[in-house]
Amino acid sequence: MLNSSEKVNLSHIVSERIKEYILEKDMREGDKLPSEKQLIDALGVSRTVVREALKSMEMLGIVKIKTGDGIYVGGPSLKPILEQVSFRWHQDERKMTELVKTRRILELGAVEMAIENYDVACLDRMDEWNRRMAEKVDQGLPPIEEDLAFHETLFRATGNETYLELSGLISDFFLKIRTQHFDSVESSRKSVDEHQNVIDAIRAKDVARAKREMEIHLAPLQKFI
Amino acid sequence: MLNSSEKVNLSHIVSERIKEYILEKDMREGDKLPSEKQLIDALGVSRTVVREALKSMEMLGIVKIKTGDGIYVGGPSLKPILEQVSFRWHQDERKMTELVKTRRILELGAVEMAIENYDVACLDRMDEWNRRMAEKVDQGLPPIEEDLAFHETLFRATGNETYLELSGLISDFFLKIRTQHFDSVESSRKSVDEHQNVIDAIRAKDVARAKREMEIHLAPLQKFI
DNA sequence: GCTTCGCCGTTGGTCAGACCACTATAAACA
DNA sequence: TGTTTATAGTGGTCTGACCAACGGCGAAGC
Repeated sequence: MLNSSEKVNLSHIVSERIKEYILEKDMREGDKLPSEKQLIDALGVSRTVVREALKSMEMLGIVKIKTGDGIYVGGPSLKPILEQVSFRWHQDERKMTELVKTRRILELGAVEMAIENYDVACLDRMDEWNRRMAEKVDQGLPPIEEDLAFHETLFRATGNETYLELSGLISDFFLKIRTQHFDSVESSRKSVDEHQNVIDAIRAKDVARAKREMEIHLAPLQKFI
Repeated sequence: MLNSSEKVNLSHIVSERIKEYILEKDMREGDKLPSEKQLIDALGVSRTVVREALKSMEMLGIVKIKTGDGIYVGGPSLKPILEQVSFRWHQDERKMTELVKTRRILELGAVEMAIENYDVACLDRMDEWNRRMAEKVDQGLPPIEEDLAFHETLFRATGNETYLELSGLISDFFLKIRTQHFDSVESSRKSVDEHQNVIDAIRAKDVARAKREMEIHLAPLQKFI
């Protein structure tokens, strides 16, 4: 890896070394890494290099730096990374269309996985969020958080954290957009019913029907774009 | 953004500023950013901070630093990031399972989108990659790059860049695993046939059949875990 | 006139040392 | 025993210096 014929920075080499270290020691989330000083001595490089390597790794979520305390191994979460990258997505109109289509695939996949996993607690929570959503609608308020929470809980019901993170990123993106145009009361009420249909179908473990209901629910979004 | 009541690093603030700058100026890949010196003067922080921010962004692929030249806006590719993060995924048995299941959803979604989009050029390229894959297999070599290229081209055939990136994030990871255990010649040959079946089904615009063929193709992976 | 070569300014890469801010820990205290 | 305080260690930021790579420009050569 650190062979010649490679004109890379020291920072890159150092971050590779630290990653190797994590693997060799089989460290997990929360484990404490050597301090900056120790890394400097062990690797024989300047503090600048070690710090730049660590800062990069921190932004990737690989490590977590705590001031005055030390450096810890971070979780395997995708979120910090995707957040860093998605900041440019709204540049493109086209990107929006793509996001809608991508979301469709993810939501349909989610109902399938949710049925396979069948987490009763999550299904109950989906009921709860839908109930609260109905309340908000009755009060004439836009049920944005509730709607989002419903879908997030669905992704959580898959029991697949990777999938949850991946989907969460896409869904979060829609929240920002929806804050501007609140849907009408009628369409919100319709959404509540559609949510209920999805839940019912999942409870019945009917994959085809659940997908159909979700498809119906998402159809207006497709047209909107 | 840089209000008080937020105990974040200067580096974070600076990298946010630079991202804002990219958005405000509507900069695209390859555009040149201000030099370190200019950023230092404009933001009123030390070189250390600016450099740490830039280094982090470089590792995320947001910018590309060229020694002796300057700083450029990077592409929207998720690849560089994936490499930085996925190095620990295989530690987790569960993460592996999640990845396999997630990939299944994404691949099935891809064939559906590919049929909807129907990009002949991409389909031809899938044929081409599959042909090269067959050649490699005949030579007794592991057709890793070709296999990966085939699937990537499938994702590209969706005409959906977002989906391509999202999927690339997941499926690239499987390459590294496969580099270790090369599949047997028989299983590779089987893969080639399965790929062909997928292509045929897409060309026939038969969504159900294409999904079925893809499901068959991915089945061994599910069991492997 | 055109090309080639080499100088030099700019830019990023690395280093060393200093000082500040924060945290955990342990010693001193009530 | 429980609280407060002192302290040592850690990361955060700054400065100034030197090195290495690149680009541009002018001089030399064709």
